[in-house]
Amino acid sequence: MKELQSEYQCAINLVIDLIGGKWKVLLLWHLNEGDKRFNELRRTIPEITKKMLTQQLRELEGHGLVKRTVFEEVPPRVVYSTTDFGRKLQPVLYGMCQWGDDYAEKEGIQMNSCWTGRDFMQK
Amino acid sequence: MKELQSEYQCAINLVIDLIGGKWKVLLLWHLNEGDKRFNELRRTIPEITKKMLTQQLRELEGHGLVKRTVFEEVPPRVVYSTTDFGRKLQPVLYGMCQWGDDYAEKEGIQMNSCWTGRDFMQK
DNA sequence: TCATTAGGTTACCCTTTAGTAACTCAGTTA
DNA sequence: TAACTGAGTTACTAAAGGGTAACCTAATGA
Repeated sequence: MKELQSEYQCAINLVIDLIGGKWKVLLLWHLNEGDKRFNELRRTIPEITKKMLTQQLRELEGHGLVKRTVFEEVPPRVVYSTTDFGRKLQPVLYGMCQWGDDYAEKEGIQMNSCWTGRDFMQK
Repeated sequence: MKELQSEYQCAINLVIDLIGGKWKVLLLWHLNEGDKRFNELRRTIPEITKKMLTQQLRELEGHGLVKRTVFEEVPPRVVYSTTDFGRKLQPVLYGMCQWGDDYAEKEGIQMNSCWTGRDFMQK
């Protein structure tokens, strides 16, 4: 699992270590909509592989942003949810989204977003 | 130079492509304090190598977040500054910093920050 | 007896990112 | 004539990140 540094020059680099990479913000996004099972997430994000899904969820869990609940059944049932601290990141994600959307619009980049800053503004 | 994707699932992934990596937010941070020359940045961030500094500045420039001004002199003089659009990112960086600082405090991670969210709150 | 289920793990490989060290350019100073 | 200046470039190497395909578990249903 990805280890955080023991010291950072800038808090933003810590944030990037926590939520950077190809899948984490997407996972946090979908988990903020509500708790989800492993294969539910796979269906929601069909491009992610099992390996990456477990790996990224385990890191989010290890860093305290996501909670993993195992029900001892066969076949197994595992439910993922965001922690309180993970949920505190939402406004930050909104801010990033809005700026990113402005950039995308300015540069003509297509946004097939599950969610955009613009959506948020309208709510 | 790092090419952006032509399409993103989530604006946040675009933002991470724009400011992710080891050096960019640090560079944006220092350039927001005021325009700086190449070797001035090297002195401000002694750990960065020339190669990474040019590379990262060139990407920030290519993505329209930083402006590069060359004065045709010998020895050369090159001044870097943030663009208007780059400056619009500041509040987002603040938000990220504050959340990152909370995380660092909670987890006992040391912050040798040029700047922290806490500083901002006191201003 | 065999396949199916959910939620993984493992070995292997390729690509991207970051770092090192040497080299360049043209004019100024010693 | 040689060294120094600022702002780089280049070739090479090491490390991190991401992807593929095969395998595992224990109970259930056909």
